[in-house]
Amino acid sequence: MATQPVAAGRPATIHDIAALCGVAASTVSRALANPDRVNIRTRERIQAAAAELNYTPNSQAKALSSGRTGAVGVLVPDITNPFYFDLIRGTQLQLKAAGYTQLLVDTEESDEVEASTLEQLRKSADGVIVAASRLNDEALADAAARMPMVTVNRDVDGVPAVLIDTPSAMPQALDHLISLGHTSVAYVGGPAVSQSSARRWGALSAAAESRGVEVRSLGPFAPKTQSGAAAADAAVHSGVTACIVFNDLIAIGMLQRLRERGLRVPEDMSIVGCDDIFGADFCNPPLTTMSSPIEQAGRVAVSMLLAQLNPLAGGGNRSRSIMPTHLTVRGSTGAAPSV
Amino acid sequence: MATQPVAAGRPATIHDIAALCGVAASTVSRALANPDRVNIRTRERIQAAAAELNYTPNSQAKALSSGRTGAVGVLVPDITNPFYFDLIRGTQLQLKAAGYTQLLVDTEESDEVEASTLEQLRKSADGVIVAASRLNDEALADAAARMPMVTVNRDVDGVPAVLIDTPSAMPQALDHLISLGHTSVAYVGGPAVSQSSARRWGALSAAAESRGVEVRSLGPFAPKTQSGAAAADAAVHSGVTACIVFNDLIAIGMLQRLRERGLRVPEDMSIVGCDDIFGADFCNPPLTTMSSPIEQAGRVAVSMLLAQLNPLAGGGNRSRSIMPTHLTVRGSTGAAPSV
DNA sequence: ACGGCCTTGACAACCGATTGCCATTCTCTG
DNA sequence: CAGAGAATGGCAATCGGTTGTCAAGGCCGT
Repeated sequence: MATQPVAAGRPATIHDIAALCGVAASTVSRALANPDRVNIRTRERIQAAAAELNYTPNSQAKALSSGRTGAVGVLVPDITNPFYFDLIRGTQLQLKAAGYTQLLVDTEESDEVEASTLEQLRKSADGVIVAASRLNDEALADAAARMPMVTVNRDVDGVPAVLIDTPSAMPQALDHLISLGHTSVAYVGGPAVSQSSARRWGALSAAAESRGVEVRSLGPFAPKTQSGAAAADAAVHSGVTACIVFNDLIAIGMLQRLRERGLRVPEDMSIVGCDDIFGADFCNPPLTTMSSPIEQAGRVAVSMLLAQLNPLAGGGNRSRSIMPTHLTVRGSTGAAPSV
Repeated sequence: MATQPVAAGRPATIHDIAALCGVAASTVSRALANPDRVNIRTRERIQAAAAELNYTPNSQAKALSSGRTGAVGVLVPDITNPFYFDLIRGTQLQLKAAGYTQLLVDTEESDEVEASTLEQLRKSADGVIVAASRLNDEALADAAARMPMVTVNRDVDGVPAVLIDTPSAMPQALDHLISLGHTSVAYVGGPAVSQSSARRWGALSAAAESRGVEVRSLGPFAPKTQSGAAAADAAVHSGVTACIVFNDLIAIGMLQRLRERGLRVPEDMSIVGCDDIFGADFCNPPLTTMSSPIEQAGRVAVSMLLAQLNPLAGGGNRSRSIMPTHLTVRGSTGAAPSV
């Protein structure tokens, strides 16, 4: 067979290379994937031909025959929540570095969308990273049994997880408020199905008890700035002088609402957020909040998932990874009103 | 052949269904994809079996044999830039509604990453949506010739595009500043390779000329809040009393820097941003900026792409779509210093 | 110089669908 | 009732790779 002209239209396949080199397609496959199995001279000829034909493997075909897709699903409840930006960027960078493709899906805060997405991904992805799952424990454990999974901010038995350790910073935040003279504090809760919110509230109420401070729980509120208005009104009505808020989105919304109502922050009310999202540093006043390395959390989640996928490649696979959190004090907290 | 037990482990295939119904696999394929070609009784038996086995087609296999992948790539220069959040959400929603999967890629503001991603996507996606491309016209037109493409905020001959019409709001912004008494204005430019920035500057300088106002150009600056510091310093040094800034990210960074330097906004300097991103309404002071329906732009881009993919399904496929823009006045603009 | 082991590379089955082509059956018409 | 034509469904090739199996050949030691 003579040298095939480079078909201008369609990308080259291993068959083109095989024809060009006068070997079988399978030899080409091996030469490229498993170089030791092929004579060095043949291999070099093949590699040269591949380069010449500008060959790139067809990922669909590869996926079909090998069972591995080279894709990882990343599920977040709401793409427009800035908290997930950094997470997504972390997963994206790490996945790309490992040669994987990221399939990003917004589950719209819905457990049904999440479940159906997981079912679909089961065939089209090698694994998934699920952030802030809205699924119940059973459904989540079930899904994790069917395909490699790492959760973020969700702790279920048997499912590897990356946890942003905001709860452990709760006592710190409370002490900060106490030192400013606050004795009446509210926790502004997130979605009822959010395990993060429950964990944060648990840590806060425990800390409050050991310090003899009254902390009440408000909510639930949707994690959006718009919810901040209702949250602010509830906080004012409850008579507290400081709030620790489920996340910065709600906290920023509260800031706006309090300003509208003519209340000053922090003179009349102190606000502490969680997550230190984009915007927390330039809102008015800048938000005191709990910071943690979110992008790194994304990278760690990917590493844990890849460790599951390639059990060989070193690294004992931890089943949980905790990201440290600390309080970042800015302008939204101050001395309690002297009344 | 007896009824096969539902293999608990592995998802069902058309062969399982075929065996269960006693027909050939191809008949199953037809019954599901092209119902008219199959007798209604057979079809119903097959559909029932499919439902019972909880069958979902393997997208890899489907892609391989049909050539269509059911995926669309979405390329953005920087995932963490809030401007793209809404765009991404728009594309995601519309793609999902049409049964497509979104492949989101962050090209890291790099033309090389963009080019290689495009080449890779050529095999694994049916089309791409490229936002704020960093590629030169030739390379982009070339890529568009190889696969269906829609650009956002990038106008190249022969490539369908969605344009956010910020330039047309430039005169409005300038008039707003003029009415406040400003006579010396700077345009704070974005990346040199950004066509958006060039178009905005062009519109602004034209408007300035027709109004007899002096407008100078500063920059280029990277589209990040951190660049705002340098931009602010340059603006102060140039002696202008108002800035129209390439985007809100830089504008917000400028706000922070000006505050650090003890300059008041808008008393000492007025700032106008572009895009009305998340945060523009709650920064300090709230940012006067050019707003437009970004999420809708994403949806429109998807519609235009799908029109290319399925030429049949009605709708003359426009090659350009312009999204309206208007000035949103907030607190960052005010009367020129009386000096 | 011969037997056995290891290396090398070809063949072919397979992954799960799609689709062109053909054979059979059914229906309608003349 | 025969024949034309449509409806129906099966066979097998195909997409682009991966991978198990095996034959041929080279090298070694004895």
